[in-house]
Amino acid sequence: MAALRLFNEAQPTWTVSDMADALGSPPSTVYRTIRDLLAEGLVETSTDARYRLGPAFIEFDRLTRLTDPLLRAGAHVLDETVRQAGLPCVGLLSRLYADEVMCIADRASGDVRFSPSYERGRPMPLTQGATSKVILARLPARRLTKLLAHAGKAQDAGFRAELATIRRQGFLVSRGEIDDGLAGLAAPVVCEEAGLVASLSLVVESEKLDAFNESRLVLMLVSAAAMVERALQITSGAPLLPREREKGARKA
Amino acid sequence: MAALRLFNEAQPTWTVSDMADALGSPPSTVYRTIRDLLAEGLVETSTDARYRLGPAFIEFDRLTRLTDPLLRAGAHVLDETVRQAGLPCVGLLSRLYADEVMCIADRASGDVRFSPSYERGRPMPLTQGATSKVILARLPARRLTKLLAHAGKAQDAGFRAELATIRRQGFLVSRGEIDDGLAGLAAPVVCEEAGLVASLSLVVESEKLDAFNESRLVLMLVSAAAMVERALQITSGAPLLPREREKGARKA
DNA sequence: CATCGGTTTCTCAATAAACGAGAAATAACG
DNA sequence: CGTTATTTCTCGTTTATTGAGAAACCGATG
Repeated sequence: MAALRLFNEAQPTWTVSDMADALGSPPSTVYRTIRDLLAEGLVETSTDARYRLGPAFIEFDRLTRLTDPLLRAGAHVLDETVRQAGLPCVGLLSRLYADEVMCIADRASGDVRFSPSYERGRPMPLTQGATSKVILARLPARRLTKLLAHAGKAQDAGFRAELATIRRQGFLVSRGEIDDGLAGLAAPVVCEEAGLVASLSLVVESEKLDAFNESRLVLMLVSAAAMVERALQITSGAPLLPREREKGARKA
Repeated sequence: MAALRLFNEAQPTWTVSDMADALGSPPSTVYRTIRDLLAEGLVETSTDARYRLGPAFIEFDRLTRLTDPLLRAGAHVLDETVRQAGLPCVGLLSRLYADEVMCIADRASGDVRFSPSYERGRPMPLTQGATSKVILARLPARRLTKLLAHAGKAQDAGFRAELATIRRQGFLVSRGEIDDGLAGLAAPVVCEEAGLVASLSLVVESEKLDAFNESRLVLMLVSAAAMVERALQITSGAPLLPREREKGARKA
């Protein structure tokens, strides 16, 4: 697995000796590892004695696409949101991934001329951008503290106050926080039953986002996020309804 | 890895005890395995003490998308082909994967009402469908013999004759071989320098495929496939130009 | 066609890490 | 708060991974 993590955007192909250097293992060991990974389809041979990531990931990705509850619940809503936005935009479904945020679905309207940094499968920083912040704002306190410690923002009281505001507001609009000239609008998608904190967001050109469009799109997003939450409860619903009832009873 | 292969379309979530039964390992070992896979993001917890495939695959899939030479060379051509087809269709880029064929990119025109069995990341049988057969037809003899042995068609002289015909023809049209009511049109994409045998194909409704459309689409596909081949040679080109020149010299 | 440099596989003994059974801890549930 | 189910931990044993080097296998070259 350490070997697989070597492959990245900047260096997508590796020779065995380079991997050996990077991993601090002798070539014979690396050759054995590569042989096993080849057999699994996790890497494949490139040209010039180099190797690259293999097609097994495409296969597993398809299974993820077919079975991930957030994707199943949200893909259709995402499509509709982008369609009804009425201006060039990219819609995103994102979630926590280790101590980062990762987009798991992106849908562009037909007329987009830009491509936002957030894209399917790309880990993004936790503490920047509307997409990430609305997720942070809805995280359970314990989890949040741990993550902020990792991000070096544990002591940043101002940031925690900002998150509290976002949480109360129920959405967030940010401009130029990730990409110059682009704005992000995001609403949280939370399903406690599934232990899931995610977000539904739109990326548009800042200059096209006047006050009217902003409030219109925020309304759209918030209700779309609510639809995804409802779909999630139905999907993972049957065994969880009793718990819901219990909760209501506790409140009463 | 054996644990990861348990997760499939039919059973996307597993409990530890079910995995232990399936793998023939004691629960304590499986728990350890799951713990490591969790840390890597290869699996994640679902509800009810179940686990499912994790988001790491989405991350690796993105890297594959960005770096796979066939995708880089062919994605744009695939888009154009679907756009210019002029009737509802799904375009596919496919390649060998172990002893099967896997689609690595699918693009649907805006007006499709069907969804073909071939889709991104889904392994398909080697010996059925235009998409697969044009690949087989262009495989090096040694490789082909080995694969046919696996598929139980080693002795099938008729099948080998069919492949020879396809190879000579340079394309293939099949109707209803995979999905009822759908037809496949495929052209091979071969790049010896990259050790790559793939195919570019279109899936359309059989009834919409009259003689005129058929010959028109075949022409489109064959020239599009040639464009992908050229793009592949340029991509993996710099270190290979001398070899090309040598080849020409040998012919002369 | 033999040779050469580079790449990959193989051999084998030493080592370390995975294994399995069961206990302990933790979390879920009524 | 007790009970069950789930997960982690402990610890000897055993097995499989490790690394160094030799051997085999390419493809390129003269």
